[in-house]
Amino acid sequence: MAPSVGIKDVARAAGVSVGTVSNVINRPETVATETRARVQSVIDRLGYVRSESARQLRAGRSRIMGLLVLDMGNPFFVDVARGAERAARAAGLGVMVCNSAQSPGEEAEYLSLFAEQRVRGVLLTPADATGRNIAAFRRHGIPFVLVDRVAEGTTECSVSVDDVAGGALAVRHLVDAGHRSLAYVSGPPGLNQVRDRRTGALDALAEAGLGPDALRELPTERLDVAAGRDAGARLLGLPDADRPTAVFCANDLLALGVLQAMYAAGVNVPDDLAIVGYDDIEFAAAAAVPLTSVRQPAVTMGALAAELLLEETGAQGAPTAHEHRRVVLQPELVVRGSSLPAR
Amino acid sequence: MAPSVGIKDVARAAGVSVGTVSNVINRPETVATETRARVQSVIDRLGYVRSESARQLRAGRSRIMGLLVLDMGNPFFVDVARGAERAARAAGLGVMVCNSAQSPGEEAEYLSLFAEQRVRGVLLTPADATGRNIAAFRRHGIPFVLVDRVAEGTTECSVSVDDVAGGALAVRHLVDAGHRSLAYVSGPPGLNQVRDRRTGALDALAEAGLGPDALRELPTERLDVAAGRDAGARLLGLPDADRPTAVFCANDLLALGVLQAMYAAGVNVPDDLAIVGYDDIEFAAAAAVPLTSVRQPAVTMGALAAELLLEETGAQGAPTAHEHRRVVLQPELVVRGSSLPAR
DNA sequence: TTCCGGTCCTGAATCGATTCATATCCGCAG
DNA sequence: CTGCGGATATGAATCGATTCAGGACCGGAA
Repeated sequence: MAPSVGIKDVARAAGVSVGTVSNVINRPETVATETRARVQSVIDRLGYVRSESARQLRAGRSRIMGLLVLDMGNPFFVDVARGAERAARAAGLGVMVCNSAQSPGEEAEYLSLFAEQRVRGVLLTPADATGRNIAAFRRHGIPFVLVDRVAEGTTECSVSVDDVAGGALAVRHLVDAGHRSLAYVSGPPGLNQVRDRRTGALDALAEAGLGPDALRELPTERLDVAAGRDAGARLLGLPDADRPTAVFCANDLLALGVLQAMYAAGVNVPDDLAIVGYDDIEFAAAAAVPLTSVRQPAVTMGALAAELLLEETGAQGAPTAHEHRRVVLQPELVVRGSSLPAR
Repeated sequence: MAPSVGIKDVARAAGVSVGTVSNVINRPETVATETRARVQSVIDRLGYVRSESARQLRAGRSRIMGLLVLDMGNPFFVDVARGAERAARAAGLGVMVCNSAQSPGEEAEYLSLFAEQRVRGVLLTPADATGRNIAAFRRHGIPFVLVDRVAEGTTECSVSVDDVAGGALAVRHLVDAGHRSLAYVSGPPGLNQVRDRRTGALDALAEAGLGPDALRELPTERLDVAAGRDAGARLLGLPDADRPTAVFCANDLLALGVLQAMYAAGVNVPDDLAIVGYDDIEFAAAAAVPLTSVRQPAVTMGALAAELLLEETGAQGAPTAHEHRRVVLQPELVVRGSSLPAR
């Protein structure tokens, strides 16, 4: 347990004032070469590390950015984090990644943790549909950017992907392949993404002259693999005549679950059932029947969100003029084996 | 931009001293009921949030624990993080998760970030085989616990899984199923885990009277799905007579890659090639040919490591007597479709 | 009345780095 | 010789919360 060495210890050992040591660290050009070298060598010898808390206390704000995601078990969010981290570090900031696990309670806790840390800003994928947490957080005056969700009004920035377009892409592809009876494994109703993707799906059906009856909706409790298996079982339980020939899943985890259920039951994918997922996580391509999926530019989203935040808080210190923006990215369909038209 | 309200503002507005406000927050029982209520209501009204940096500065250490992992894209580490976070939060600490991406350079950067933050302690899966980063970090006197790696000597705690036993489990299973010609997709040579698992594999072969020749080693650059696909392609390139009937992969990502390559080439798993992975990540069970895998108790490891750290730093403040420990957990074989004995 | 033991509250010192007004020194121009 | 600008270095004030020695007040006992 090294008795932590502070700037004063360095100053004393180098025979200079604390101000000079500080200058060596932060504005080396203002210090005479010789002095600088001497101080630097003392710093190295003593193993001095400056205290972020003291620094922050003086500066009034920290050099970390908070990132609060819905589910760290979902590779999609891992990619978002990767993108955000890259952008933040380019600006010399660290990222503190937290997982609300879709629970408004956890979300609230982490937001106040961020507030206590006087975090520079927050990237947030909201878990609380009521927006109460967000409203409470706004009071702190800490800027934030919504990720994977469109901001209402112009109160803050957001980066999202056009979910309606994504849903349409998926279903148009299936309809083009000849499918007329589809299912939508949707996840928890009430999530915006889930709703928008359905809207897009229905649009695509309408284009083809099909009504909403062509899309059987299968909601699930959660957005994970187990829920997908469950939905697969429900599909298998349908009488043959009634069973859809294609499924669109609100996310790849669900799709993988459905795929697994089909495999276990000996149903051929894609011949007996075509499957399209959403997100295009790495494991989608790696599944033994590679999954057709709607790709979201997750890394880009994270990076873009971080950059918007940096723009707002002023990367270098002085906040620049900033107008809140809502960036909407376009998804892209990646066709793989799970939906290739039956020969 | 709310002009940040401090404890002094609260004190003034409530007509008490700063000391009293601090007491209301930290030792409510020492404040008269009426005063406490008044102060509390002012706190709520002004939206006061205490500044962690000031708090830390005074306390000398922060309430955060650092966690530095090798690859956030690997669900195994996501589980470790989950476990660590649970344990840390039970003790009122936050966790700052960082990703060294197996780069010693990044590792060094994050370690000094942790040092600057005066983090309470660090959980570390080392990326730098030379141990230079660790040696440098030790100077700061910040306690740390090695995760997924055995500490040498008794300089610190570690939590790991018996990789030799794990390798033996996997290969014994394959030998029992009648396989006599195996391959080991090993990842980057030089990683301890990779070596230990091979040792175990050879042990199991020896038990069955087979020599090292029965295990063809296929090293790869990285430990991810793409590397696995690559190794799969190399396997497929072998002349039929020479081709192993079973593969053991150093991790599930590799195994999924191999599986995918086999699927693409029309090779039947497990009849033509049995596959066993390592880690038992969620996607292993979700693969269309569910993957036999050696399960590591990832969540437990994370939680245990965090608890060891808390014990060492003294959860409540006063560091308790602490003896460094090396905990070694046992892996467990989970048999699934990818290795079920051919009929 | 005086003194005592509580209860409740005050206010100054403290943590470590940054910042800035001020001091010192040197060389050179006037 | 004086004065001035530039280059360096100093050290006190500051950030916000915590802590603790001590003060104010009250009721009851002697």
